[in-house]
Amino acid sequence: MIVGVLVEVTNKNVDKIFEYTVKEEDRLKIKIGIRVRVPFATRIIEGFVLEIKEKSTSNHTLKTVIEVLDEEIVLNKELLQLGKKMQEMTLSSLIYCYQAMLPKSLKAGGKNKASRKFEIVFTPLKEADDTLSDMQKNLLKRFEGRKKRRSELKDISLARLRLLVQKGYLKETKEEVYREVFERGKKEQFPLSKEQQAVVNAILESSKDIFLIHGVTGSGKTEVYMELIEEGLKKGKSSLVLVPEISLTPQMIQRFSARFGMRIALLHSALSDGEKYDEWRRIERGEVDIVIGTRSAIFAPLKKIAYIILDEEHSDSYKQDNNPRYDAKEIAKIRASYHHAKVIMGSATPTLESYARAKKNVYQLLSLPNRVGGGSLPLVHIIDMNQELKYAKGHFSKELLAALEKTIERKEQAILLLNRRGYSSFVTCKNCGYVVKCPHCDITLTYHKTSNILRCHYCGYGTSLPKICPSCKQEAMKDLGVGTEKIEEELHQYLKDAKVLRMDFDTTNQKGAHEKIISAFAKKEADILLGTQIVAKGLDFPDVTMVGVLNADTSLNMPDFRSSEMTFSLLSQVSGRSGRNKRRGTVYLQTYNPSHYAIVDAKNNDYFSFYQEEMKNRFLMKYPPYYYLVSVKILSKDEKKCFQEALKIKKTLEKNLDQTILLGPSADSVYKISNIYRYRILLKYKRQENLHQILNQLICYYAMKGVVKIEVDFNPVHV
DNA sequence: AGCACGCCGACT
DNA sequence: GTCGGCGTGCTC
Repeated sequence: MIVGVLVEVTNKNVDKIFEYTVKEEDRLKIKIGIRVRVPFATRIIEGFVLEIKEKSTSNHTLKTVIEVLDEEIVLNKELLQLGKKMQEMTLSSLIYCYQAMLPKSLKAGGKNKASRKFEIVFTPLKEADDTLSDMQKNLLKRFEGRKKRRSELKDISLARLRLLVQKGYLKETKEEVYREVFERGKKEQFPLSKEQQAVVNAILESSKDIFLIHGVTGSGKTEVYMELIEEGLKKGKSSLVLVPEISLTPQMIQRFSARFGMRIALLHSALSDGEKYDEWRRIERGEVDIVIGTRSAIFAPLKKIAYIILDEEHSDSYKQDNNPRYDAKEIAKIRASYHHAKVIMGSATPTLESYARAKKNVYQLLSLPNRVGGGSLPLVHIIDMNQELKYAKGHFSKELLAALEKTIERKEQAILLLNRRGYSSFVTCKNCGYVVKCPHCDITLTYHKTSNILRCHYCGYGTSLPKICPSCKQEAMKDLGVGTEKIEEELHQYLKDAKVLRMDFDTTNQKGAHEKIISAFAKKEADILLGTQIVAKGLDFPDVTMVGVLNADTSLNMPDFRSSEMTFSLLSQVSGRSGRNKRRGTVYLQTYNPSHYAIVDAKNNDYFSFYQEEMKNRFLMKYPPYYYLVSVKILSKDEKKCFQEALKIKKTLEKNLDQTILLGPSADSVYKISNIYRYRILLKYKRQENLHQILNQLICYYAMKGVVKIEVDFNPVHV
């Protein structure tokens, strides 16, 4: 018996199958998709068995498998197939693709092996009879003929239980148990609204297999998902639900567990390795019907899937930004076609790519334009900071301060967002809000402090920092950037009695800190919740009637073709936090660009208007969804070599790709990371037959030569 | 990716 | 005289 093994070594040149012989006593244990330990050059490593055959196809003298590591299959047929497709899509190595699908303890070479948890279990063997005391009879009654864990019989001493074991009434065994990863919510189920029911019906009746639900915040998308899942369950099928960041959606998990009980598994980064392993095993053994998780949960080994749901479809967390750079949305489509399942994507602010596909009827577009219970959307005020500048106190316009004061007087709560995306790297005029842009790319120039130069990260265009604003001729050019600490200080200064809770990266670092802040705010221990992006996401506080955004512009000025989209999405989301109850909420947006369409359309809650305007720009600038993008990064310790090699790569690409626009090489948005210089070439194309082949050649060439490292990212989310 | 083999500088 | 620098080459 010969086995073909894919080893855990992550180099493109070793990313192939190596053959080994198998010891007589191991042969029965060998299955495709399990892990084995093998000798490899001078060391011992692990790998996945991908082939079993009788004769070797190589002319090497084969070594022998040292040990079989699994009894149960780790990579099933579907995952094995999926990994290969992933490899083709991402040009990552196959071993990377397989490793990305598995929880740490099931990866090849994963440090902490099978972290199983065992517990003593008692199984009743026969009925109680009169030889037993009343006490013992009652104890046996509690079993109701079923086995019980030790932890379920905490009030009984072990000695007492073991006495019954001795007498032959109970059997004592050790069994693998699962760790509990969440608590059940209270049972509640709301009847669907007419709108929600219409969406459900449309999906059930449609012959399409990908759907986009465009639903405003609070329109009850979750209820729609649950209804569909229920429908799937009736046919004996399971469902997969992806969410951007699970720690932000405890309410959602509670609602799911309340409705569907314990046959739910949770997969997200906050779980321990042991917990992840347990959840994965439960799924694999068919003990759950519903999986809720973040990006990598897309690989959950469910057997018969009816629905794959991607909530908050616009979230950039669905794209992995390190090797393998896969997109969970694309994986969802592949898995869906394998299972004949339907993909449901939902968002209040869909990505332009998805919405455009829905418009073209590639996806079926469905909408939930109203809030459930008829709650009205908040009233949004745009505050023009150009006008306010003279009256503003610190970063607060007087209008925003007045609104905060009134909110606190009414004993209601407010959320304040400090938009920190694009922090400090761009230069703006303090007087008129003018921002220096690249003449070729419609992208904000990035300020490089060290060289005192403004540079475009797309095409490499550079210019010196103007002293005088080209727009208003004032000497007021400044780089922007404020922290939440500073804002908190200002709040204490201007609103002396206000109780403020701060939530940002610094205060939520520790495990559970995030939940603590949220629950404190929910208990009304503070009047104002101040934070970064994090406060915009999926939180429901009934007493929040006001939301303020201190700087709506920072994300707008990011050097990223998605900056308008991100701004619109963020402002729409944070606005949705206000007035979730009966009282109508108000929102204040402070901006230096009061007439920018991303801001105006967010104020009017007009997604379609935003979509149309943004599509015009994407068309003009040749960005998605009109063009596909590939980012090729060139990394090297040697600054000169990095650039030279980047030029060489560009020439090679130019020669081979006839239908692709090539931009760069230009310095990457972070030019140097831990002493490694980075250049980037951006590819734009509509169709290019040999693209994958050419790029793969490039990757293999540099994996061998090693003068520079290259990273290829298909459809990068941020450029 | 590791790890060994291999050929040139400053030290107990 | 050696210890060790990291270039390059291989891994069934």
